[in-house]
Amino acid sequence: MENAQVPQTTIQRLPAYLRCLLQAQANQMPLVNSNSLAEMCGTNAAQVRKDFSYLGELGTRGIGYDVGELIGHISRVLGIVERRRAAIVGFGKLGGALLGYSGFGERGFEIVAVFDNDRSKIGTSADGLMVHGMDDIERVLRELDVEIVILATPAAATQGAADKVVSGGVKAILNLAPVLLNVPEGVAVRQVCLSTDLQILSFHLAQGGKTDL
Amino acid sequence: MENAQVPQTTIQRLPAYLRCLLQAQANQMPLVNSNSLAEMCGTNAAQVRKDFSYLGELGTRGIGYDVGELIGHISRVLGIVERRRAAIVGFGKLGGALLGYSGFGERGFEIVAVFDNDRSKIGTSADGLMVHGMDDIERVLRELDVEIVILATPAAATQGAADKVVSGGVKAILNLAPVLLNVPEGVAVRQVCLSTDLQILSFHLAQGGKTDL
DNA sequence: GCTTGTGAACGAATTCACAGCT
DNA sequence: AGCTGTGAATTCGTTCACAAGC
Repeated sequence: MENAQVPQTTIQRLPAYLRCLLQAQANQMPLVNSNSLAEMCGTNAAQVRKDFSYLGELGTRGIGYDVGELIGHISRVLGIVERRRAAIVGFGKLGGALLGYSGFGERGFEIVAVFDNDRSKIGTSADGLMVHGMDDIERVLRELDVEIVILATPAAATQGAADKVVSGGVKAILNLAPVLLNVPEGVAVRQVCLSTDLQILSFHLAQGGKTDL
Repeated sequence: MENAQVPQTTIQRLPAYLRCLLQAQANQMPLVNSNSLAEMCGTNAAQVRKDFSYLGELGTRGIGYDVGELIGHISRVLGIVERRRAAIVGFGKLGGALLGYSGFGERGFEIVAVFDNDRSKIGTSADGLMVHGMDDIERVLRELDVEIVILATPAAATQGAADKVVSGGVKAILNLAPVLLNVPEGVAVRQVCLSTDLQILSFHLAQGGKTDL
């Protein structure tokens, strides 16, 4: 049960399990079994059981899984029992849209700062947060104890922003710009690129739907 | 070279290759080899060669790959030689931000319509497009020959919107709402959920960076 | 010489099938 | 009886290492 050996793919499914379990809880279901959970998440029962087995023995044979317990356990594994502090860098349309999005708050994250280098935006406030400039970003990130940064900057500015964010002590970056980031060992980056996803969808159209996604 | 057997993982890397190749082209590089391309994309040379081998014999031994040819070939495989017609459903902050994003146009997609069911938005125009209501969405999707839809709707409205989109003949959906979509066989869905990515990053923080992402 | 293309070896993830517990 | 947990089998993907060709 050394969780250094939880497979990557399992980790990537944990958020979906969590979402389904919260939904089950909202529906007053005290228990789920691997079958029903699999159906809710779009997987299969064997996958569910195998995934959970990497985290420990979480269920009861003959019965199933206790929804509340399982939520607690997964939240602990994901490290979101206490809210994680996040910041948005790049307060353009996209950054602004993300700041207004309530989903982060419901899923374990609190946006505690926003940064941009546009003089006309710095100092203005949005959703209760003041927009900071990029000059003192390292200091502000440290002062506010920011753990995760969402980069919503223009492509050309992104690597530079990432460098500052890293030197501000941040160890996890969600990059929304279509650029490969160069970061030191020990900093985790996840890349989200909608154009990439559209291109993958286009491939499936080109195949006439003959392949699964 | 039956491309029904191009591995999923290879397909998912093609957009990144394409991006790097376009960059190489912009830098006046007529040729690349598997090493340099791997470096640009953050993979390794063996992976690059294997991936391309699924698409045919695209390179020249002793020389490398012709950048222009390779761009053409990958674009063809991805089905983006001619622009694909896309629409955005849900014209909230996120939908609005996406409409204003120029990256889609540069990567093979044209946003040809926007939909929302908010009375106060319908009929207004944004970025040269009029916002349509949801009532006649099937008809409009067909008239404009929309191939791909981006769902940027509130969670609760998403499945309903997806159903209409599907009955409008659309076979590819990019879903930005945190809900598992139920769609008929033959419709491709890709799910993007930033909260999910943040949770995965949180896991890595919880592990103290001991795991790769 | 250099670089691709690819079978073969390896490793990772999914699925199977059943033993073990309630 | 019902459902989990897990080794074993299978499938899928990556990496290796070298032969083929420029």
